[in-house]
Amino acid sequence: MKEIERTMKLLSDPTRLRMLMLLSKKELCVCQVMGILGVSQPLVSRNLNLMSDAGFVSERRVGKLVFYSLNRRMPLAARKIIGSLKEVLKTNSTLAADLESLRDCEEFQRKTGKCDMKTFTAFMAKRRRKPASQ
Amino acid sequence: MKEIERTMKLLSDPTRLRMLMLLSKKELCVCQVMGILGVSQPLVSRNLNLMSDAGFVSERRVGKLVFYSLNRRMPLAARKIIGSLKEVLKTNSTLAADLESLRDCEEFQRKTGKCDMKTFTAFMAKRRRKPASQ
DNA sequence: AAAACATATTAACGTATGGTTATATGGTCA
DNA sequence: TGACCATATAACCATACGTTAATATGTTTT
Repeated sequence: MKEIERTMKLLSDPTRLRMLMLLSKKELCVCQVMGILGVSQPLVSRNLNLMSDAGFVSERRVGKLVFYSLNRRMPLAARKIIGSLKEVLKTNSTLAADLESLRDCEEFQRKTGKCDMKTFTAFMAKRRRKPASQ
Repeated sequence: MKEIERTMKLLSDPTRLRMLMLLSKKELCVCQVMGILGVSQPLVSRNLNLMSDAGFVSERRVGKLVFYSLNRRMPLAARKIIGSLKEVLKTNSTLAADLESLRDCEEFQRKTGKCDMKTFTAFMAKRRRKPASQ
């Protein structure tokens, strides 16, 4: 009961939900997530660590970058509930916008070659102010 | 996003989860729920109202009793997530004990004929102190 | 009507939680 | 080595949440 409560609590936060849905598409590093969601670095780091402790995501260090992805050994309960959440959020507009930002992010990295946090977050912030082409 | 957050938050509380699982078995009045779960009346009432506002449960007044049951017009998101929760909690020991108490409750009512809160909660409290025949 | 009972509501309190700012850790490259 | 970059951790604040105790509402019964 305690375990399910923890799971549900972790899945009750929009920031964490958005991260999970992003990671279900693609492995991402902390700076990519903060750029895409437009939130602060400690917030991303802290929430990713919470989800890592719960076994939702797993981490992998590459140089100074730390990449997070959905944990393939995710607890069964979490797997099932996240599964229905994914269904439920299929048409969610916030998440659609996040996926759009994810594409922008990939394009940016293809052009510039690297994941430079400073210029990247600035680029994404600009994209956010001028809501691109939609 | 706001709506899903609300749904998940409501489903993050053990008391509410236990109530939902009980109601998924049988329509119950407030005093039955408090007897079965062994929690206070305002706690039951408040949490049932929260879930009623969210469309999880519906209420029906019969004299001075108010019966709650799963809302057949439950929002789709809630329906799906509660569905997986039900699966996940299938083997949960707390819930198993609650169902046992539910049976005790039904038996008690069959014998005494009515839903008298005072004697009922006393009866269930005793059942709880002396964990019946298991 | 009054009394008894079932439920709802309110206020109050302690605790947990999300978020920010500031700082520390750890890695890379000059 | 030192400067720089990415991530983690700590301290802190405001807000939200669960619970209880006290009280109110509404129903039935006498």
